[in-house]
Amino acid sequence: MHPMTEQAQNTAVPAPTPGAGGVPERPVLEGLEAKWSQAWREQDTYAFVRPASREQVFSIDTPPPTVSGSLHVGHVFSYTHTDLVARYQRMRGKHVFYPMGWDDNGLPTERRVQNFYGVRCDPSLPYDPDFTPPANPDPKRQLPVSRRNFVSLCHELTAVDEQAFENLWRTLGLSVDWGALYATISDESQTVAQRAFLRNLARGEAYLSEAPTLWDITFQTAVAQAELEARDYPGHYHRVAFHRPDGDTVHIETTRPELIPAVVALIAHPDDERYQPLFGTTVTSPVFGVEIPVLAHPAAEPDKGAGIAMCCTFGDLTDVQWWRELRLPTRTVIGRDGRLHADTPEWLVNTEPYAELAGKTAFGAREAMVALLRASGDLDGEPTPTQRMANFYEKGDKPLEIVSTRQWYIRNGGRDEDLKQALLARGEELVWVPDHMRHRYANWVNGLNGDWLISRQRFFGVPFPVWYPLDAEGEPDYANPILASEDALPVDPSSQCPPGYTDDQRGVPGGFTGDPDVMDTWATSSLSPQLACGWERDPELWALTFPMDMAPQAHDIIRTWLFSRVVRSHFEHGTLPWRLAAISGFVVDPDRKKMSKSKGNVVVPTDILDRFGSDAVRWRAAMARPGMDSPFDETQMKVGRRLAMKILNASKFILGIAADTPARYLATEPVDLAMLASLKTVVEQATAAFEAYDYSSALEVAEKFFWQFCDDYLELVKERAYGDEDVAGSDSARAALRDALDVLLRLFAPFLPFVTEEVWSWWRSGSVHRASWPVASEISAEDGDPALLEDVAAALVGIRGAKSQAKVSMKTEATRAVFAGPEPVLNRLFAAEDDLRAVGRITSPIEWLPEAGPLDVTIELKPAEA
RNA sequence: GGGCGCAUAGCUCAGUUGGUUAGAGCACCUCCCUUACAAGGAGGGGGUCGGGGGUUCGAGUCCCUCUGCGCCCACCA
Repeated sequence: MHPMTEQAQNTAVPAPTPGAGGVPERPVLEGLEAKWSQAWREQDTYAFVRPASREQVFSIDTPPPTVSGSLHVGHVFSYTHTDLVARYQRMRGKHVFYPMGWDDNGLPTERRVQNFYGVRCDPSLPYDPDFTPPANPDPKRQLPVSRRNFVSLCHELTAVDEQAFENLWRTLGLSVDWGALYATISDESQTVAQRAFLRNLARGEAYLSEAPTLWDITFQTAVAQAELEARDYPGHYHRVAFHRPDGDTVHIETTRPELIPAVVALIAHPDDERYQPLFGTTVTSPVFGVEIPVLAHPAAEPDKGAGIAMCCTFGDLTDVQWWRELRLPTRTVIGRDGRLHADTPEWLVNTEPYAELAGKTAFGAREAMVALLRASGDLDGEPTPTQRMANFYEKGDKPLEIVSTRQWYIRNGGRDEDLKQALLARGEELVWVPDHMRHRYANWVNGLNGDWLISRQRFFGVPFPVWYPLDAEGEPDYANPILASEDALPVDPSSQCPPGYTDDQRGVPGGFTGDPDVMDTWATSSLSPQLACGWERDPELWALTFPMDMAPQAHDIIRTWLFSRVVRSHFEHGTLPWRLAAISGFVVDPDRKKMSKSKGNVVVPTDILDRFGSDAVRWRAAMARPGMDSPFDETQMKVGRRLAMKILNASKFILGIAADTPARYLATEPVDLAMLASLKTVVEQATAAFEAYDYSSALEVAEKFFWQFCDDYLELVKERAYGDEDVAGSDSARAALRDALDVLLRLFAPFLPFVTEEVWSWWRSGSVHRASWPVASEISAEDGDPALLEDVAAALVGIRGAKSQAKVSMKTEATRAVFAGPEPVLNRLFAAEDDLRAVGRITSPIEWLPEAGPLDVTIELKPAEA
């Protein structure tokens, strides 16, 4: 029948021969990922072809994954969600701009390089062109290397990581246009990041400021509010005496006695009667004897600790507030390395005790300070243990300190009500899927307490395109930075010299110095639409793709990536960067806890892709509706796999009898028309669901139809479809099967790209993923009545139920069948009598008994042969 | 403490604007090795829709309230 069926019989696993066609004898899912991902790569199936106008484009701001991190199932799910929409839009005829980016710059990469190669960056070292990393890296004793060597190792390792990521995405079947790949550390990205920064600076949206900054002592860099993580942190309350001039004492409670040398005031609430008499007086600090004022401020909480707080510069963010609002002096004792200054602070009255603290870590200094307090009798009672929350850098493991440093900021509404309102309005303007996610955005923007700190004291990142003139003393003039010109970008101010200067003026009085910092990785990834869409690089592409259509991401990065892109685009283009934000939920562990490396409950995606196949995993991902967290459950993966398998087998069966049915044959029998009419509705529903980004419902409706199609319709028409050609009933069945399969494959294509492509290749040319999404009008089902199929299904349940009840095989003959029910139902069933008799092995004509009530089927079974 | 979400069968979830006996898949039980499929097929059991109030002829669906869970934010005295 099929000239091509024979070739596949020779091999157990069909050879990967994309496009060769033919129905294999025993189709399998194994190997489809490798076969088709390679074919799509070779044929560039998902390449973005530039159309004439913006309306023909659907552009996606794909989240650039951090390549130095590891992917988990949550990523696999959310990237699949994006791909479902991309494939749907592509089949709808849109030119889908679906880039991928690698977020490879920044601290995560540095950390990985340090651990992987056992090195650390020491910018003071000269470049060593012959450097090779240690063969047996010892992460405990990291080898110092020059900045240039370090950066080159970063590039080396990210290249390896990126290949692994690409392989995973290809195996998963993401229909990314790999030609539109970008990396956040590339020269191109650096140019964009520097250009955007210079424009922000020129418009006053970026500025340099010396201010108290949240500081990670491990990585020795400033961090931004968005990177904070509050964690439980154990400590002790110490009840400590301050001394009044008359000899009385005032007790405060502190968890950080090591900051006593940095104390600048005691502060209580203005309404706190206990302390009101003290306001305006002074006390002296224990041990060091420094005289400080007692002040009132509403931020002091009467029921916290002793109700009166020791304000230091700086112990926490409240200290910063007090320092700013009460104009307190700055007395810093903790350095950028987290240790107390080696030099004795000049404001101390009693200086010798400080020697016990000098150079110690906060922890060591705390112990020493407690000893000093004990000795002086200023510690009241014993320290009592407490559990409190402390701010950590999300990637760090020591509590953040607050130190005063000079940093670059971009305004984000945190200190400017008008801008805040404008950015809140952008959030309102954006379409959110699901809608309630807009609250997270508003919540975050409303809670901002400062501008966005973008500079990091690190190495692998985009440098600031800025130099500073040095005065006669060799001190930088920060107020008058020398800016790179846009046409010179990207620049590296640490190796290149500014316009109008020469190299030998670097670092000498009257010369210049380069800004040593790099931008935080979010400062670059906040420009992902600009990076991907060719801002100022490819005006044609830009016009076709920006503002983008969809921004997919998980809900955890609304406050970071989503918000920062809105800020950048608002400033640069006066518009939202995209029309719609699609938010995915998390895959949580079976106990509904967030998966995280530290909890050890992370599921490795390659493992489940291997075991269940990409289509099965994608199926499971598609069942997770937008924004909904879903618990990881392996048994669900099997269901997806079963569907993929069923498609393979049902298709094989259908094509075995209907592949060559000439196009001129159309469905004519009522049962066939009923099935097609029902399919028409399915197409309409699936399309409507996809238009609302409700891919889960689109899948559900298609899948529900498909199982019924297999269980009932396929069984029903089997006999008839085997019939001779040019017999009306047979031709009708074959035409209906052919048309249904054609539509079904396209309905499933976004979800199960591998198995649908495989089947498509058996009998159609080209890729199913470039085929058009089915529309109701293409299905000819004139006068088809879906109710007919529903009645038939009910009749089948009756017939099968009787046999099942009798515990006999389904192929047991029935010698008599009585169908009782309302006349309209019987009339519809009458139209399918032959098919019903065939599937039910009913040997005599059906007897029809009109009566009220639901359909009732009674059959008499042929007694089993003895 | 603030915001948001969730609570329906043992598990994962659907239940459109309130409308007859509340659905699906998995799991479970029984049967069938049926010519596309035994990693299958057929049939079946199983729910006082988190608790309590209220609106209504009628509430899983609307309102109030309580409880539990999750996520985000705040919380270093």
